[in-house]
Amino acid sequence: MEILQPDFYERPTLVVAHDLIGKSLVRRIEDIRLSGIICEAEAYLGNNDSASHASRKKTPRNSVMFGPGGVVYVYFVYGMHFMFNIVTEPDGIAGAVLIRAIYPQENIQEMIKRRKGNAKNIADGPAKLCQALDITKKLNRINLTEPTEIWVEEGLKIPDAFINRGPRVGIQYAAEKDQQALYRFWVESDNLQKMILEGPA
DNA sequence: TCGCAGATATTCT
DNA sequence: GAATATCTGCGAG
Repeated sequence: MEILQPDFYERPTLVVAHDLIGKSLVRRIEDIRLSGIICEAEAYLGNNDSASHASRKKTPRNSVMFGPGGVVYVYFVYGMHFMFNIVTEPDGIAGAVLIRAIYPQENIQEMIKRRKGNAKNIADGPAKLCQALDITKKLNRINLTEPTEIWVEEGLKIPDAFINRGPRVGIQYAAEKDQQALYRFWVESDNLQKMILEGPA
């Protein structure tokens, strides 16, 4: 499998968010491979995006969003949850894609173990995904383009018709002011399963 | 199905 | 020193 390189990430955030759908997120722990298909992602821009950490100003926490693409940005919220983001755009331009959900593929048992034995909905939320793959702040700022601890591989080819796009408002989370911001991409699990059965296109 | 508690890093005053 | 945050789990209805 081919690991996605910096030229994939150093493009407009919305394009990267769209293209990440169907890719395979791989986490290596010891010598075990945990992987899953990315089925939901959300773009966070630097400007005009009130929901983005980078919309206000550069701080020690969000500075990684201003760096080169293909880097991991992990942060901690609500006193108990980690969020996994991938930095996009070339060095100097802020942008990141929040990975919200994956569809587990390899070593699912290991993920369930890390989710305290909860075998249902293993990684269908941003914080659950981090738990299942043991993503913590120690992965913050590491390079996603080399096969060290975590990376992204070419996965399934998802037809555009199966990729949904919508506003972040009213779908699942808190009210959003930028109503035209269609920054959220996802694929229905039914369609995803169909793609998995058919194999790479 | 819905509403709220939970517990801390980071930022703001 | 105080408020807020890219959410999840659980308990009530």
